[in-house]
Amino acid sequence: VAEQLPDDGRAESVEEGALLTTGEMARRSSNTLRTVRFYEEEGILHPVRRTEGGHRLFDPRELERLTLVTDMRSAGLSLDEIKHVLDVKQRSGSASGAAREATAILNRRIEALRDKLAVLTRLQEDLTETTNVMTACLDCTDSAFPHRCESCRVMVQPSLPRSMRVLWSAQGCRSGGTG
Amino acid sequence: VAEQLPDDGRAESVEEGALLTTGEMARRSSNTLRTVRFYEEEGILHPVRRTEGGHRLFDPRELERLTLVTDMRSAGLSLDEIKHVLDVKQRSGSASGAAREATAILNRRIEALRDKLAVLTRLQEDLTETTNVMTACLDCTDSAFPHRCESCRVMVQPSLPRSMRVLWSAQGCRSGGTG
DNA sequence: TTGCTCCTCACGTCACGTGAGGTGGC
DNA sequence: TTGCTCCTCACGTCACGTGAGGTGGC
Repeated sequence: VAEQLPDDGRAESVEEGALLTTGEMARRSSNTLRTVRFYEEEGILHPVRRTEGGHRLFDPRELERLTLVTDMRSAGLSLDEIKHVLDVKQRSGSASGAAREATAILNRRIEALRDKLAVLTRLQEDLTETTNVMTACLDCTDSAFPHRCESCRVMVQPSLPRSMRVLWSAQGCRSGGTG
Repeated sequence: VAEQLPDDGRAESVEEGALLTTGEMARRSSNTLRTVRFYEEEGILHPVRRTEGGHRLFDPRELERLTLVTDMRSAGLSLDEIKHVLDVKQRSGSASGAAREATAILNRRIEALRDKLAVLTRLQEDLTETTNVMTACLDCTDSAFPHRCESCRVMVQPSLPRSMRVLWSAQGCRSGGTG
């Protein structure tokens, strides 16, 4: 098990109390302490300062940055790609240039996201359809199981979902023997 | 660059020609040769046989298995989780038991997929909204750029998308100096 | 003072990537 | 025979995970 995070609970004072610890950053973004530290090492996050004891303190706006990074990671972007996106404004000399480049990058990312969403939606539908079809197997006592399911009326249907074909075919129960 | 894959093109004969090479498996599933080999080492894919020269030959049904694995990986499942799913039928003693366990596992996966789809959809919308808002910056020549964008009327709007706030704030252009 | 939180190394892991160097097969 | 495809090591990489051992701070 990883280092534990406590649960939340206490108001903050106005000036310094508004700063977030590594643990608060981690908890509020559903990341681990290690990930927050790693992102700092990588130059993605920047604490405003450290306490005397070396504890990082972050501006609340870094939390918003962290949640964006987290979602982009979940969408499959590498940290280098994310750094590139986060650095557009810095790199560009003019507002219009920065806006143009940012828009171009984001549009490519939106396209990739659209494709990924399509794949995952199809997978979700495929798995759901398999659970539906599989209800017909819940009371099965046929001795065809597990080796001859493929000739069963349930499996002979046209347009069986892919995950049903893969999970329930004879390949779904390899002999594993040595011969 | 990785090992190159040629493009497709030639019909197969009936018996042996119906078998797929590693390259065909890779190309038709948008994976690399290395990934197909790796999945075989991991026991996820099984060639029907090897040629005398050691070339793997796969049953076309292994391609369907591979595409399912590929989509599940894209959905964020680990190879161990995928092996677990693929092995349900094998593990279970009865058809009803296998169907029950498979349904339970798939339902958990469908739930996780639903959550992931929600996150990615929100991200897509957020990025899209940022490209919309950013059109207002395409002709900007204001000297507020890049350090005081936050007081610009474009940035002062309520309900600015998160990615706009993160990319266009003053944090979006760190000094990076040594002092 | 006790506990819980945070710290820094530093090695481990997962899922492949990336050559090097060699052979297969139409 | 030429080229393109596939092969096996084997080390590298990315994004962290996982302790070990120690300190901070209310």
